[in-house]
Amino acid sequence: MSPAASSRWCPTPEQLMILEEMYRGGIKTPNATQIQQITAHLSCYGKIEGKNVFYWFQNHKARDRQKLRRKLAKQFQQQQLQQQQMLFQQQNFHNLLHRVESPPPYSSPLRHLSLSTSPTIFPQRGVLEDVSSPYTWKMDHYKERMINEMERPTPGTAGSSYGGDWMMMMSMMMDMASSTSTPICNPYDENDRSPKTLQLFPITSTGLKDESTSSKTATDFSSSSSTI
Amino acid sequence: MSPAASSRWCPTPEQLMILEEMYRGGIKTPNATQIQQITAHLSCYGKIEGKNVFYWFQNHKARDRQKLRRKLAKQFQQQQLQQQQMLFQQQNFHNLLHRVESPPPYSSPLRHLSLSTSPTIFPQRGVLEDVSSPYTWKMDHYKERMINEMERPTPGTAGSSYGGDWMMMMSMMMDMASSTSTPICNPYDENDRSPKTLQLFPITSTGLKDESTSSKTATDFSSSSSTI
DNA sequence: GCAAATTAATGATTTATTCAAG
DNA sequence: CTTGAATAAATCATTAATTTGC
Repeated sequence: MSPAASSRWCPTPEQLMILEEMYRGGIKTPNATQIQQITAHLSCYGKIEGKNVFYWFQNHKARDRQKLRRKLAKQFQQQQLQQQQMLFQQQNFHNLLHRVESPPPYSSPLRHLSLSTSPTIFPQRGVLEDVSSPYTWKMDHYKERMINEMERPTPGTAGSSYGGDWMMMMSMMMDMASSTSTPICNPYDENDRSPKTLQLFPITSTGLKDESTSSKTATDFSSSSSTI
Repeated sequence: MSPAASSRWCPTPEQLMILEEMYRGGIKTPNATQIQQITAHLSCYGKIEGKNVFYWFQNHKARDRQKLRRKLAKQFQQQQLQQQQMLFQQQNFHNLLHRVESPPPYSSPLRHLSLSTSPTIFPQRGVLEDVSSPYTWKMDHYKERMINEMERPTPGTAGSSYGGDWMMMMSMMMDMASSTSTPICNPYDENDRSPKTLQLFPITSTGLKDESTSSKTATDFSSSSSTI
């Protein structure tokens, strides 16, 4: 078997160190020129080609993201569990207090919870990873208009609290108008329109029917359209 | 120029990851409670409101359905094609058996598809063992990218230094670009990728490589040309 | 200790997605 | 709406670590 040339590149420790250094230093997706230079430099420490450098950065970045994603997912699951537990407790407490047989549809035991956790300012954007792609999407104009027009005819109803029903209405609306929209992010797009829609969503209140059981994919808007 | 005040929500990568994680995890149409919880949690990673979460799930579900539809359609077409193919084969076989002189009334409408022209399939992956060109690796994204970036030199660092194997790669790219892959069965083929396609015409001869070393449990009928 | 067997890491390819130009 | 460029995600395949039975 001869030199048994290995079929794939195996980075030397020096090469690895340098690559990681560069990655930590901010180089996540080197362009052709950078790849050339890096390759040239690393070739001092062992056999290497441009494609190796290219692949290395690709893989490293991807696996970084993967790790981060897993961590966040786990974290989130935990938090969700905690919240549900709290919710459950709270609900029991409430029922005990009022001896309610059937819980009122619009009570919002969660309100203080979500409010207390919400006002965090955008943190650690740069810390976790360099963000290569800021995805945005834009709400379909048609849908938006529909939403706005939905609000107008019913001034008295949606007035205050409980988003319990706006979501249902929205769902139905969306389902009917299931057409998709063109993505296209334009940051300088209409400012004028948003305020109107904003009114529609009173975030301060949460509608919630106590059901709150875990995920179900189906049409759960069967029940209380109750609204108002 | 205040950077802020974009009229739309722009999800941070963390938010996006978590949302997708949850979607994959089964949450397709979160109810009000879930939306509130999700919103609360995601607000740790950036500005966000309930409506954003709501819209996100709506859009994501819609586009998922869309995608699924397309895929199914394609799949169906493929299946139908295969059935026709089989039918054709059967018919040929029948004709052969009975030594029918008269040409079949219809010639396969599929003959242009190279499905019927695949007596041998070229793996084009793996060892490749080519003696001719020093380093071969398929025209891939790396090369494409290199080519692109060569044409419009990247700003900043001048591409002054280092030729090294760069020249070699370039020449190789040129070679591959000029004289495309040898087989040339069908210019539109491009996805003959042998291992995945189920073989209507069993290749019989390939599929065995010495590969004695290091066997994984994987079903390895890929790789390695081995000439027939 | 030490190979064969398993498992984990990671290099290399392929496939799917996203954005935007035509 | 279609298409191309860019690239992220998923997958394949090989090498290194490690476990395991002797």
